[in-house]
Amino acid sequence: MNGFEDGISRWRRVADEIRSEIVSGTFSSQLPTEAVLAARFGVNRHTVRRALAALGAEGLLRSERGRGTFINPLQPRITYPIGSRARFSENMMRQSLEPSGRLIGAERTAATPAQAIALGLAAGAPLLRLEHLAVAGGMALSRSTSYFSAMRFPDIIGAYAETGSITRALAQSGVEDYRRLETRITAERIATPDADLLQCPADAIVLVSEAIDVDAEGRPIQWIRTRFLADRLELVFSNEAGAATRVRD
Amino acid sequence: MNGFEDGISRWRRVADEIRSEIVSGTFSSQLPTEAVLAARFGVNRHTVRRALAALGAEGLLRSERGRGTFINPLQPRITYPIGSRARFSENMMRQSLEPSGRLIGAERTAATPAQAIALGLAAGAPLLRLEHLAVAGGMALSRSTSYFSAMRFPDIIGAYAETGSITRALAQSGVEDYRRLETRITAERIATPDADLLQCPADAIVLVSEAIDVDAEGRPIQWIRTRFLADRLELVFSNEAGAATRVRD
DNA sequence: ACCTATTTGTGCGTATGTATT
DNA sequence: CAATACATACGCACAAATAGG
Repeated sequence: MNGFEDGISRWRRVADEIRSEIVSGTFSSQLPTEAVLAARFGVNRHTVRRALAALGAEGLLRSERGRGTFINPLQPRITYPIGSRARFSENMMRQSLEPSGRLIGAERTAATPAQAIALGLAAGAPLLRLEHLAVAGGMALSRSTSYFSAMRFPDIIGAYAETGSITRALAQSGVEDYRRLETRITAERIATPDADLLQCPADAIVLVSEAIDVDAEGRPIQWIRTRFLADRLELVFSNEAGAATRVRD
Repeated sequence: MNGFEDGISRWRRVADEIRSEIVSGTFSSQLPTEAVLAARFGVNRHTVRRALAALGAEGLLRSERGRGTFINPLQPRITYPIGSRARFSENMMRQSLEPSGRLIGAERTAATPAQAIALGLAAGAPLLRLEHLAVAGGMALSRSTSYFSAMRFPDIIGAYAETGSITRALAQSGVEDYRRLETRITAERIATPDADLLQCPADAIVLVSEAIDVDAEGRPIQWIRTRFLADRLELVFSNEAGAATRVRD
């Protein structure tokens, strides 16, 4: 019996709650007994067992008969700096992760009024839309959709497909340097097609970043919307070089 | 019957999908008919109706017998700047929203090793933990947990309860100015107690911001973990004053 | 005024999944 | 493991409102 009527089963909510407590470090290395957890969440022990089974399948923990349930060592989130000069490849290599970008698709479109304003173009101007996937350390991290002026960057699709990097593709188009003007961040549930590409659960959560890059003269180059898998990385905005303190209870 | 084994009901997934298409502007002002949606998602019309009912309860749309289902005008997300000098009250007032902070609870604790490093204190140093709620324009926006040194800020709890503002509470403790050193952003499903306080659905998504504030001399003042309701605001990091372009198709 | 096609709203029966005892 | 109660999902049918001819 669910009772709450929000379409999420009880064992799934218990599993989500336990996972959140695990990643926030509430438990040591061993979980409380199933009976204790059942009492704490106000559910039957069967329901707790179902939740623990789901978390076990995720690789988060393992149960040992007669001993208890133990938390597996969890890999920390990748740190992804957002700032005026953030570069995907550099960021990943600094964390010893092999970066690569893969072109999913591309299309020629016309600028909507909002896109035209963002990119400093006339409404209806020809754009190139790139759908791409970012992978680091063998793990898919994000799905991006970016728009370029088709007039200024006619060869950007091929250049990206070849190099697997926006920075290098822009360099081939004569843009030696660029910086991020603005980043807007929100979060939502992942879209189904993205879940397939990112090889993640259908109910995963993504950090959505909408940003505008400009060249050295301040002219807009690309408008990009990236969906980062929230459980694989965290975005870091730092106001001082070298500041990288980490709190974990 | 669900078929999948992720503990999330079919109508809930359909509702999430439709909501995501609504906010991304896929539909005009009217949704496709229930029969069309049912075919598109491969579910029964009853299941679509259940999803639409949930979205209707959220205020996202309304159905009219014999005419169809129409999208309600959706209120835009509040803009929340993150930068070295961001202030909650100032940000909200700039958007004509009446800001206020409410103290939920407070407790005296001892610094964990990680907290001690972040706040520049000795491990086990006495801390004050404040649990607070931020409201703007009559709507709950975020839940925060912040830690202060109990030695340096013995009266911070009362000062916050009285003023409803961290900035003013710090001013009463002799901190005239402070800035944000670092902000780490990720996202997750809301925790159950927070959902009650923020008056939002149990399956809402929160942007989690972990940040450190320092005084004019660079000494750490507070470590704060804020959970923002992702569907009510977006975090904006801007590298140029006055840059506030917005793209929406 | 009438008919018809479309679309939402409602009812019932059945099968399966969920949660408790 | 079994029995029970409830929620979920489906399929079919029909009622009620709307819009157009």
